[in-house]
Amino acid sequence: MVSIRFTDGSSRECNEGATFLEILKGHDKGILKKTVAVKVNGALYGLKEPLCASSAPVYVEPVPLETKEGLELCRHSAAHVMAQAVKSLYGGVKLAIGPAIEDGFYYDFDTDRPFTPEDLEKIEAKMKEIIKVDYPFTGESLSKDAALGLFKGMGEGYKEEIISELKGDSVSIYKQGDFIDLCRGPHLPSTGWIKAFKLLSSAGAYWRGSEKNRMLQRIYGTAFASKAALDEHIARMEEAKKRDHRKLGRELDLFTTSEDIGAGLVLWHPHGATVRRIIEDFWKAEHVNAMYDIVYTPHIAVVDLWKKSGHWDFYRENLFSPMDVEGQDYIVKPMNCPFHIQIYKSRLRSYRDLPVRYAELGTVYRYERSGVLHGLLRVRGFTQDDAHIFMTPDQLEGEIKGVLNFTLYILKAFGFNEFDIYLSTRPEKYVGSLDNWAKAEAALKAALESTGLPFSIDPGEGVFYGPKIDIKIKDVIGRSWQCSTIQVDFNLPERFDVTYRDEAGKESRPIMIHRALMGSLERFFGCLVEHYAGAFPTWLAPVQAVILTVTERNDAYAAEVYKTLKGRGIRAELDVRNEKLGFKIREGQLRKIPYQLVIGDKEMSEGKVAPRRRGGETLPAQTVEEFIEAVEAECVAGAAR
RNA sequence: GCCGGCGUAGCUCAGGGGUAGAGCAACUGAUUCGUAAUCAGUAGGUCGAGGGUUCAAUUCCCCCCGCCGGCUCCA
Repeated sequence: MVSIRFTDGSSRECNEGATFLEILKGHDKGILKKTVAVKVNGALYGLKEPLCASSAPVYVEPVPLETKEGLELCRHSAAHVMAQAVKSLYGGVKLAIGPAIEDGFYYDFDTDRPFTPEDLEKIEAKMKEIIKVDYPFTGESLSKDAALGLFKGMGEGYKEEIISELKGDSVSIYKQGDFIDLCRGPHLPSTGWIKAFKLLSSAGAYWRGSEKNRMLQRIYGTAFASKAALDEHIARMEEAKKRDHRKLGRELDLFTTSEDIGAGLVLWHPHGATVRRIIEDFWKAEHVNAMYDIVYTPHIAVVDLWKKSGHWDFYRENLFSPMDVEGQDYIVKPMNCPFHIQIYKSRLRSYRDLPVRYAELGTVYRYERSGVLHGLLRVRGFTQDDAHIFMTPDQLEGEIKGVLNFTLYILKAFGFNEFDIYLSTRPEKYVGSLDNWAKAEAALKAALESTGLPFSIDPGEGVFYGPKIDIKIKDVIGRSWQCSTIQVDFNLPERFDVTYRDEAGKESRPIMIHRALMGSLERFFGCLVEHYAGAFPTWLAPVQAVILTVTERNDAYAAEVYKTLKGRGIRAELDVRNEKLGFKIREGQLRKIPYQLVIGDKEMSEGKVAPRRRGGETLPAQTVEEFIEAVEAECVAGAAR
């Protein structure tokens, strides 16, 4: 007998060998119905697995379907069902891997013929049949040799490869119907437990993600606890689609790319450029405030500079080819750092000068392979909000703290209040002394701790030249965007022999940090567009107010109002087109302009305007002055958040 | 770069071996109107670029360019 304690406080005695399904009997039916697995002393087990002998009490926690672990298990089972369907429909298909992933699952198949959308429908239909038959998932343990023999006999070469790389002597396999797969498990009790799933897309994917390997065909799908939850997820995907910055970029006339210009190169249209200008002005003012010196540097430089920096060796495949200038090779810059270093080195520096903070909105060009380009998020020419800080070693922690707080302040100003923060530590290949690494990591950690924000540590994920902090921002609908990065660099100061004179008059090596808060203006802007779904807050909106006339009689007065607004720095437009008011309202609404100022005979006679907010709310008629003051107040509040 | 899909009017898209259509936008006219689409008319296309097959290609084939979804969240 094994003594079992449940998380609800109850306990009972069970025979060893009893399945968890049996053990849970007697539990509340409501709970039981939702339970898809159990956690036994913290480890996940399927409901049909037997209880092992134990002298100590065993803690059993039911895992409901709608939890993260429950869904993961369900999705993994769905991946198996999909594989079963594919194998029964298409001969000669070999299985690779089929894990549950965030928001769904996939399975990679080796097949000569890629899957079409029609195939997906067929597979989905087959899966429904399999689910209806309700095949039980049964797991068993095999010796490695036996498993190798089994999968070899089935012609499943990828499974053989996986088995031979697994540690331990035995592996587990799972079956449902005539389908057998190598699998760690656990699974749902049977296929019928899959309540709501959908296949989403197919795509090529290299075996183990390496281009050197054969390309497989991957099918993505997802599964949820209920049809309602699945529908909700699909609605979320549609919402994300609506917010797509590439779609909104065109609709709101913010930016375009053109094949006549070249892939990955962005044209900022007047409205997008206005938003960018406001971001840049804000950025500059805040940097001056935060004691940075703003600098400008060229777009091209002699290639030797990049040989010296190491970029030419480490980064070659991302650099554009050199151009010949009077017999000397130049390249467009992929980074700003060597230029800032040159400015630093233009004269002798004293410890009294430090820290030196150079900031630049520096436009850089990097060659990205055509397949990875993506809207504004992955481009070939972009502007970094870059800065390099040179400091003495004992200034490091204070500077990092300063940068970190500054970063959060700037990000919050743009409406981002949730962050995922990561500290990446020393990788296997690194430059610099262990001592310096330890100090720098400690300084980054201390700075992070001082913010009181949670962060996680990515061991070994630092860049070869130093540890770093990455900040991902979360947008309104919960998606993460990598923007900010703060990196310590032990490499470049050495390579460029950057020095300062310390208190003793001796030549010393400063520490350098690179940092970008928004990352690149292109990416950050794309992120902003999606965050706000194109409806920028008033302080950022390219057009803040559009003046709408009711009839021609109002034109002259409207023009006066327009002039007043422009004179006061409000970004206004005048719409005196011969259209009905409803038409103009609709258009202004679709353009997501924060305010529409209606002017008819009534407003004209009273010397007022009738504002209407973007959401549809009509404000009481007011004087132009009142409106201007309200907008000004709103903008100050917006930028200073 | 690789796999798959796509590229037709400014935009969204239909069509298909016999030199092309819709809606919206644009333009012209009428209308002077109060909070999400007034009516009528006109114009607009080397069907992404180049090559091939054919009596004939936008349609079929090849190649190039661009765009979209992917390319380890490891049994």
